[in-house]
Amino acid sequence: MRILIVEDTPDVAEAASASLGRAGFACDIAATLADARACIDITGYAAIVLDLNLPDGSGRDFLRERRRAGDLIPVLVLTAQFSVEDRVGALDEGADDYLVKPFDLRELEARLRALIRREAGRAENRIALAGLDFDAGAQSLRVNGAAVTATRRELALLNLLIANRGRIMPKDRLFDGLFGFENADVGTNTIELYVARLRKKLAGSGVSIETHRGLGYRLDLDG
Amino acid sequence: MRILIVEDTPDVAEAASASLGRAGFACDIAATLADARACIDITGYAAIVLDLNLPDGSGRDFLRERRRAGDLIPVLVLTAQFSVEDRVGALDEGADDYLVKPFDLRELEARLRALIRREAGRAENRIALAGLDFDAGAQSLRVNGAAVTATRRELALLNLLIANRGRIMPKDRLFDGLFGFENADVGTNTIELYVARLRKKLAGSGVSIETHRGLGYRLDLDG
DNA sequence: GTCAAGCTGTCATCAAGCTGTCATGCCACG
DNA sequence: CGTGGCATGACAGCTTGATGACAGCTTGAC
Repeated sequence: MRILIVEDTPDVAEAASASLGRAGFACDIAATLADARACIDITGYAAIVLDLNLPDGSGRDFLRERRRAGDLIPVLVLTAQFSVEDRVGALDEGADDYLVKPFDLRELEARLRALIRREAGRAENRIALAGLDFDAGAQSLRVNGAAVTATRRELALLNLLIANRGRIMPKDRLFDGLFGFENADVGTNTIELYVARLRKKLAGSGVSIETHRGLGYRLDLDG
Repeated sequence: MRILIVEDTPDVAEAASASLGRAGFACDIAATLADARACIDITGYAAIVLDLNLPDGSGRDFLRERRRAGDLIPVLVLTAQFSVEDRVGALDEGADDYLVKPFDLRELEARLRALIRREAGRAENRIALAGLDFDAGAQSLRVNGAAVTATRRELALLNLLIANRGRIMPKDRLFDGLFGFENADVGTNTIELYVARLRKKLAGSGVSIETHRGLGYRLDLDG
């Protein structure tokens, strides 16, 4: 799950990025609308966290622009405390949710998760597939009833694969989801490595990660 | 367990804060509705103690506002002795309990605990897990039948972990529950410290605090 | 008011285990 | 049967957590 944070205050952006990172999201930070556009052109995001006051324009314009272009990516807007006008306006222009600054990082995380969930058409954070039971909120994983420990990266990968289960995920998509730009120099072999590690932990669960040579990986039920 | 006290009389607010603090709650004080809103936006609370007469408006309006916004956080209202109208009105508007001023600090503590308990869906203050027997009301802890003394912070941490047992609790979440704003500059290493201290006291009880590197801590039965 | 006891949080140091690289071997597909 | 993509074990670096020691402060007793 890759998130774009459009926010020009470094402290806020980095705090959010760190918090969301810990929650298994890969975050990119854009300090201007121009940066944001560049990021969006380069890669896809599961959601955007958008501050309204930016050095090169209003986030509301950006939002309107994206919606006019037919982009339905979930957008969570950050507004100042007393600008009711901005809040309402942003919602009118297609924002999916807003958060008043200063905000609680956990709430940001929870709301983002809710947005992404809604977007994916799912009702729950918890998913059971055959012998696999994964709860994104508690970051807990069970295989055939037994708790299995997994690391942050493994959970992030599993999250991605589950969210797109049945579909073949290109390796670079997985890579984008696991690492933001700041880790862009990581070798692509890493994905293969984590797939291997995940497979070991999912062994016997009834779901497996299939390799599709030259195309990517797909998580699905066995058989 | 973090509590927000909305009260404009410093003496009362500080007495309550000190008393609840001794009971293991982390308290923040807001003297106005504006402050209260700001606090709520910044962090999450297990409950709110709300005075009705505030310099910038009525606590009842605030309460109505929160409920309209879909906020279900438990609210305990403080009312003057003879304003039956306020009392009933506040309950109608979604208050969960009220206390008539002047009130006994111990009663405040007990009622808050009851509210939080109800919210968590538990019927009892006392929880037994394997060889561990924890009573949040009496702040008493027994391990394999033997009384074990624990400090305020240790009990607060244990309380949080037990309330979320089986789930991985991120360190910053634990931090938020243990410290209010006035202690915001405490090093995060403190959580590790108290986890270590708690572990010593829980040794051999059948429950343990697992470390999940990069994710957080989880309290669960051994095995 | 004084004093002792013990709780608190900081620091420094050490240990653990996650992470990503590399090398090597395997397999599918042409 | 060759080649490129993938699998996987081993490893070193480094982030993260564990823990003992200590100083400051709170608390409660007298």
